[in-house]
Amino acid sequence: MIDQIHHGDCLDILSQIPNGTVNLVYLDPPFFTQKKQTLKSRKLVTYEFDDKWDSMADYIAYLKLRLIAIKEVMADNATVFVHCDRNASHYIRVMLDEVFGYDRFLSEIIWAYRRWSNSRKNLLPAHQTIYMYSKSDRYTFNTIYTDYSASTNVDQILQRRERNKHGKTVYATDDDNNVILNGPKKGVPLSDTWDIPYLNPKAKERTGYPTQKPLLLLERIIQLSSNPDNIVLDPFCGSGTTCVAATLLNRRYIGIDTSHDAVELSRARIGNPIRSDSSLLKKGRASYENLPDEVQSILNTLPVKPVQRNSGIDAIHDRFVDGRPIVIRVQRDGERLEDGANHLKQAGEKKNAILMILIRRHQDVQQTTFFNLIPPEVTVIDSIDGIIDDIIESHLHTES
Amino acid sequence: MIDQIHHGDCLDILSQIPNGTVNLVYLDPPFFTQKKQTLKSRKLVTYEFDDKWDSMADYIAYLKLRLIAIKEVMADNATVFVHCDRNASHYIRVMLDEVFGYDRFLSEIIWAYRRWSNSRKNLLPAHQTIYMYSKSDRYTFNTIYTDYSASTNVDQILQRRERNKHGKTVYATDDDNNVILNGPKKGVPLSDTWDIPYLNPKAKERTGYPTQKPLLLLERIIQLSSNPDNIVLDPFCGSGTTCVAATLLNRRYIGIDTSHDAVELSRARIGNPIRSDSSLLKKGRASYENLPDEVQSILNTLPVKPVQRNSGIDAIHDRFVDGRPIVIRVQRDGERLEDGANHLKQAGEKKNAILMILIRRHQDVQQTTFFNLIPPEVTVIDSIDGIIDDIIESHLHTES
DNA sequence: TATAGTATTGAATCCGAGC
DNA sequence: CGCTCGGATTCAATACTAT
Repeated sequence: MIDQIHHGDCLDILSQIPNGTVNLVYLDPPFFTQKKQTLKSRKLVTYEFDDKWDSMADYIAYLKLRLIAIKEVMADNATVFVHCDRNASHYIRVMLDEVFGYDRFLSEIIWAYRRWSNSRKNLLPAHQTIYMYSKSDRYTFNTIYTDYSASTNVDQILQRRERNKHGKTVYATDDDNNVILNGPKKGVPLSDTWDIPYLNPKAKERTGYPTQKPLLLLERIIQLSSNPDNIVLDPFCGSGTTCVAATLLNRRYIGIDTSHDAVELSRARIGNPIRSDSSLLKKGRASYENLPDEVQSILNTLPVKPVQRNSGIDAIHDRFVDGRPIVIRVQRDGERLEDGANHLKQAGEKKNAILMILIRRHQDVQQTTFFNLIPPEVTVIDSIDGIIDDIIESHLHTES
Repeated sequence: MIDQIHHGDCLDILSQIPNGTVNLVYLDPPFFTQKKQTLKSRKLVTYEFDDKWDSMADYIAYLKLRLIAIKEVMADNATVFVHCDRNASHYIRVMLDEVFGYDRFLSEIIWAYRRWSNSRKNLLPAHQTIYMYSKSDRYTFNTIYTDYSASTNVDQILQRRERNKHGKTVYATDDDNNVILNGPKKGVPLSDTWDIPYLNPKAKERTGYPTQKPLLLLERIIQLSSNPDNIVLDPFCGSGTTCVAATLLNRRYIGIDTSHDAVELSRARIGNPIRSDSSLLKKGRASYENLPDEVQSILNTLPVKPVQRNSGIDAIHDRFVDGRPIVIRVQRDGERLEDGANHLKQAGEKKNAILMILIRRHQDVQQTTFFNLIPPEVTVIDSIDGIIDDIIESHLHTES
């Protein structure tokens, strides 16, 4: 059974797993989109709550049957993570209360991400929910410490890595098989709100399977609630992310899926696990935020769109002239005015800007700026801070 | 009824509100902490599921009765926001489905915040949930736009895109292969996951209202789902944050609370026109909270100390001349320059200011300002925003 | 009025150019 | 050759349009 992907309904496969042997269960059940559609269309016709309940009840009954079976195979120290979205999360959790008990609820994990879309009639859905329940109060829990802000430095979240005798990269453990955490500072204990980027459409990690989850999400779950050589079960394994993560973290896995294609895909992935070389994950979100505080605070006073990924332009003004943009740059600490102006000019011309505005924050230390060094395309204006300083200075001079 | 805080059970007060007149409801019902604790201790001894259900059912029945009454007073375009935490959110949402209908669900808003706590054998709870339901599908919704992600590149904001013959999305070009610009964009629609700082725990202790919510949270909700002069109802208004936010945003309010102290506190907070009840606010950065956002953001760029409780002066500059202060005021929306200048002059003279600086944010609508109306003691300088607008205008004129 | 097809869009990647 | 910078691309969730 172990370290295999099984094809079939998990209800059948689960009965072949010895009771009390699984240490961690993660499940990402199907959402029954068609059913919900019919539910919706039926609702639009009848608008009767009981009708909806009937349909939702079917879905919940299907899940409940499988969760009861899952509970059987769970060890005494085991934890279960149920992944759902806003459509049915509340009914799922009521059912989980029934199966595991209200007091066995541990956490409502929010997986928050940013996503593309153009929703206009509603708030953009940008999170999914993972319910965490235990079988008993003797569950495994490894506290993970994070840096102050979420997803800034994933290396600190992850454990230390080393090479084993076969040359494979594995997570380091001490003699007692306890994980070794990375770094001397423990940091802040992980909260129940996880800012993990959505698997990007361009990511190599993508397999083409629709509901594929990021490896980091599963790695975090597995680290949190299992130890090396523990058995991790995913009864709806889909593209196999859970099993890949378990392998990478030296856990053993049992994967199950009803789709033959999913089983094939999972098997292939475990043989050749590809981890996306995501610079966002590697360097953290903060590394993309290039604008210094003093620049950002000036931009905050203006009707502009800040630009982080351009070294010459800090922002684009909300007003356009003849369809052409007005680009803005704020002088940096220690930056000579002419250097800032040339940066801005180069970048602004590429974007076909109609106006390029440089906000001067300070006088050059050596007073080397001559205005003939400033390109004529660039308009220089003073920051309020600078103007006030000038007023104070001129006041001092008139007084003396 | 309107613009008042009422004392009593909302079930009674609601019956006095005419049906279909309320445009927005926010409620932050009590969590029955004692009940839950007895529930929990009882559970620890008996661990009986039915016991818990009975108790939870009482709580839900209490809420359901009130939500049915709330639905009655809601206008056709109204929206309701129900604030809850992980303890009962699922049961509350099931009940909301029953009262408003599964299809009237709009969003599950996650309010995420960071806070300190000692790590137990658990993830640190750091979010609360707000369910958003409408009465009909003709609900009011004003999209709020936010900044683009730091990882977004400029070209996407600037360039027009289209689909080529293969259905791929590509950047549009004209016949000469030059890129076509897109014109101004609005930004990213607000998502359902809100990262808003929690109130200072010390402030909680002082007020004795542990559930006090940040103003920003309520302001966002009110902006999102109501228009000026609409009626905002909070049936469990506590310290009155909802009513304060409604007042600040020119909405009308109805507040209800069973606690006499809460009603008194709410009335006091609303009676104070600006957010200056220092006993309710943390010190330091929060002192900016008395000031409108547009004033606050400008002061943030300057080396100044913000001033509270002074209608003429917004801040005092860090530099002093001959031991005398330099006082600063930022022109308000819709405020005539001469009015602002006179305010500043009066207040500044009392403080023996050596310089009084008024930052002009906009031209007077009727161009009635003559500079001889500005007191000579006051120095007027333009905000960067205004200077840029002038540059754009003069550019337009030289072109034509 | 229900359904199918089309347009729009932002996040974060991949990848090429330049140093 | 390895790095950084920035331009191009993918794709799912929406709204919108046509049938």
